[in-house]
Amino acid sequence: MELTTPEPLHMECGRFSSVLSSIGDKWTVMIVLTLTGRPRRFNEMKRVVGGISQQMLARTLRALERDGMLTRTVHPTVPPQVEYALTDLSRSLAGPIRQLGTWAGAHIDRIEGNRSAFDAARAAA
Amino acid sequence: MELTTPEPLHMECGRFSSVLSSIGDKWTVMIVLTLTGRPRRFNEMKRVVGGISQQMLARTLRALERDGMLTRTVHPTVPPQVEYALTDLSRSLAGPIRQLGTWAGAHIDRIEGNRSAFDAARAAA
DNA sequence: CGGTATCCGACCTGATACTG
DNA sequence: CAGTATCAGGTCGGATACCG
Repeated sequence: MELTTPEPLHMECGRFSSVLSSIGDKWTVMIVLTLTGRPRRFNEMKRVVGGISQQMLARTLRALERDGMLTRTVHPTVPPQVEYALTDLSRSLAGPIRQLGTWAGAHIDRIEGNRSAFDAARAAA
Repeated sequence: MELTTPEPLHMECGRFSSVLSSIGDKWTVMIVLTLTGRPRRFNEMKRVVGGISQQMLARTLRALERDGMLTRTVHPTVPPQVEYALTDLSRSLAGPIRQLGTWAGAHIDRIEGNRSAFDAARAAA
């Protein structure tokens, strides 16, 4: 047991993995970003996000709602209207997400270059 | 096209998705955390991480190496020794990751509570 | 020791069709 | 409009066996 790299880090990691995998999945961050500024309705989001299937949008929204990351408000009109909006919880995530986005923006070119170089080296071998 | 939520955000998101999904996958963050402080050898990491299969460790290490997030150094000894170490790139990611970890630590209890409440409500219905 | 190859089940994702 | 149901393909992740 190394005191310099204590085990608790890994235990935390285990607890946090569900949060990290949410952030890492294909649509979550994009959907949350789409809701910054103002609430959106289902098909409105489908159009704005672009490329997402109806099912994946429904699933992702349900998962976020379950986590308390957004609210689902049904307006009993005809045709039915359902609005999705961010919560305090998801808004508090904006800061860390932005940090990550900034990092990605600063390093994505390098990363893609690294990938190309790695693949080229492998192809040569 | 809304000027309040400009499209470029989504285009960035598309470019960054490969980075986000790396962070979100099951083992990447844990492996990177394991390497903070000092380099590690293959089976050493397998023991420390715990629960990871040999194949997934190899795959994840290869993906990280491809991105330039770690170096792979082979010492031509018998038996062979291979050391993995962080790079400047992966070390620069430590800050944003820590932010995210802090956020997760602060809110994980609430999130898990939300999930339980949501599931209970669904089960009742 | 440090991998790669193969197989397999589970899950993720999308397309399509259908419902209130 | 806002979903759910069903099916099909692909990917993820682990177990096992084998190689240098």
